[in-house]
Amino acid sequence: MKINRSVEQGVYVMLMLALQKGHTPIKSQVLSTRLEVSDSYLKKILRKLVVAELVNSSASKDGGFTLGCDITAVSLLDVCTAVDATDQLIMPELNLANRVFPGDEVHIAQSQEIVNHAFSDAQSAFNTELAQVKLSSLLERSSFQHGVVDWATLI
Amino acid sequence: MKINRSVEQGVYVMLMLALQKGHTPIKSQVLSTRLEVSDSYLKKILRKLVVAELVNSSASKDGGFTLGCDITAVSLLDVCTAVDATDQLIMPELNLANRVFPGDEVHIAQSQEIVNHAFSDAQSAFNTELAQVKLSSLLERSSFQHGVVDWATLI
DNA sequence: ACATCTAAGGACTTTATATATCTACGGAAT
DNA sequence: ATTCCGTAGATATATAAAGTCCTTAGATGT
Repeated sequence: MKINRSVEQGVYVMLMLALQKGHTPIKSQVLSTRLEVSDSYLKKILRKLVVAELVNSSASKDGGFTLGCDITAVSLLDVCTAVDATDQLIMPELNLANRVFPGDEVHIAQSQEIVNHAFSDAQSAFNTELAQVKLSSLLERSSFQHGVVDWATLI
Repeated sequence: MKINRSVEQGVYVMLMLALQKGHTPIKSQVLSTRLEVSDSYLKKILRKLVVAELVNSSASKDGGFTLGCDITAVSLLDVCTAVDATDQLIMPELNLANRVFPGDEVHIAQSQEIVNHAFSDAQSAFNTELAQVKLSSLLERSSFQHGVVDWATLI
């Protein structure tokens, strides 16, 4: 079990957008330079955040990305789900049961069902925990309410 | 988040050992042909189960693998932990915080701490669920108490 | 003590996935 | 019309999973 690195990138992008003074658009390049990650790769992550409606984008001169949600309502789970498509499909297809219970269709189905159900429950429990942590808990209220940083001009 | 394929192999190997008549040793080749997986690879998985003391091994003629534990006490979590080393290390090293809170050591540490803690809690919740499903729930008691199948001679 | 069968282990190859890059395209603002 | 910037697909690289092969070592029966 492993968490995608892009989850971290997604989280801190969201924080930067939340901190942006006046919540004005930030260009992808400003984000990527500051986070010291590849711009073209970060753009793909940004795109996923846009599709998930966590972020807005504007393609024009003076365009860029802005926050598309209430930072106090968005959780780590929301970012994970948006950024990591593999977030849900946990288990590889089970196909060994029919080798261990040959011909016994009932047992085959039952054992696979139990295993799948167990992992599905485990995943739910995992998600429930992540859903409880809002992104705003990583910041101070005063900082993100109207934004305090202009990333583009910050040295 | 993704589950290793070898977890499934580990689980069904355990079931085969539990079902083995008289709990006599089964050779790796018998296991691998029945499960239709590569023998040399299955041996590596078996080795991990041996190290975790879920399985015993004997290297000799008429040797092989036997159950090394009480199947009613062993859970899916035990198999996962034994077979998948990445079971624990969930998060890649966080290092973006110091780009978003430049110079603010307190915030850097705090935000990383919150994220790490969240994922750690999530992992625990995940494991708790898996620990509740014992391997014996995949079988009928009468089947594994003394074993009902001789895999080596089964057609 | 020896022959024999089997697990153990290391080095290696192959395959898949994550991560990152490049280039061309198209929309929006001025 | 021009310019900036996001979008998208093809491509390259890095890293991890999955599988193979060969050698070594351990237990058993004779």
